[in-house]
Amino acid sequence: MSLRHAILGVLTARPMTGYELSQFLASSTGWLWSATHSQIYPALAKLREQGLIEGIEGVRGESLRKVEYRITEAGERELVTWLSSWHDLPDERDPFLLQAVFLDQVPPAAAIACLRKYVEVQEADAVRAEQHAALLAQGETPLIRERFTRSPAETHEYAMLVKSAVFRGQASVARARAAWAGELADLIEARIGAEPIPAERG
Amino acid sequence: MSLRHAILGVLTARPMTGYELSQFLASSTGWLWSATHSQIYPALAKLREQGLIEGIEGVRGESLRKVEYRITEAGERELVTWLSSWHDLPDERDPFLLQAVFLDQVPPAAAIACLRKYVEVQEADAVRAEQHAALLAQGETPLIRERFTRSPAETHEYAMLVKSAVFRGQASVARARAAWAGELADLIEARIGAEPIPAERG
DNA sequence: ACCGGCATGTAACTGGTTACATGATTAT
DNA sequence: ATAATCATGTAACCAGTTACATGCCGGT
Repeated sequence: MSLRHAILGVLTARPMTGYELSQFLASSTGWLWSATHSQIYPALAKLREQGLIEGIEGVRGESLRKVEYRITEAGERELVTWLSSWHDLPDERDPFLLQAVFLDQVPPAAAIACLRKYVEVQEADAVRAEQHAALLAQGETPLIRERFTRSPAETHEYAMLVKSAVFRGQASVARARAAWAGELADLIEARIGAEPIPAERG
Repeated sequence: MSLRHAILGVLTARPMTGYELSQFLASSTGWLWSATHSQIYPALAKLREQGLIEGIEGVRGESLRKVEYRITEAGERELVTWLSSWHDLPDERDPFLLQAVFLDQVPPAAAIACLRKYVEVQEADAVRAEQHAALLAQGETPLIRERFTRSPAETHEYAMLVKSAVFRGQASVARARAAWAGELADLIEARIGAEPIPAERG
């Protein structure tokens, strides 16, 4: 279960409420693991039961409460163990690849439109990841700054190096995706010019 | 729900029993969408209810039955509609990227071991995908051969072109993954040579 | 007699999505 | 007043995994 380790990892930067975690893991942030609050609150409860995090009760205004969660020493041990060991990758399921492998069965114009859209999306994702990588390489994302206020200075450069490399990697994967889809779109386009293709499979 | 469209797509090649489909979609085949028989049988029942496939009852031996499923015209229309339109991509969740972004918090030797293993796995996957692409480019996988016995000859070259491009794409994505992870491992290795890194975060 | 492959299903569980539900605080 | 944001939860549902369950057929 990766969500629990994602939470533990984020909480090593600073303590957060469930709400803050859900903001951070909301699929906007250029983050690596998205989750909604409806997943996060039960996950926090479980991590707390297991003693991997502890909750500091606080108040908002007069009566309403909030809880700030902090990773415990047991939690840090669990995280380091998980991070240090190899975990077999789940089977990849990319719905676009599935769609693409049957694109010979639809009108070429529709196939090209899908492929071009995919290129656009992947290129936008690459840009986003590269920008995030650049910020991390400067130590200038909000979270890494907070992390640095709590960690020794001699670890900072290494952290920036590793974290920015991951987002550069994400970007180059997105560029690889854009590249093959673009090439296939070009190929199909070239064929439309050359000769008509039967629109439906036989 | 992509599984249903994966099934429809495979059934355009030839009619199959649930068992044959589950063999084909078992995570071995170098295929794009893996599924187990426990998912496939209920999915087939639903597709049948909706009239997108029809079941031809057959017999095995004396008493035991088997059902061969064939895509219907309604099923083909549904498939072409799905294939022709853009579908927003689900948020990607790559557990290795999540692990990698916190690798600065573990001993460098463990980080390098994980990264090298990842490189190995991704490179093996790239080889598998490239081999499959090569077979498809020759029209020599078992399924595409059967497909060609049922489809007009003038569609064959185009089908090989599209389908092999998809697996080449899968391969180049795997290579991109191997590349960034390998570079990061090299970087960390270089740093170990240069200066000691604190093993634990502060 | 026994084993591997063919063939079909169900059940329990986990992880993730969407919708439902509530209410305080803060800024306009 | 009222809307946006902070804050916390539950419930229903969908997709996927693992385990349970059955039984025939063909080969050794």
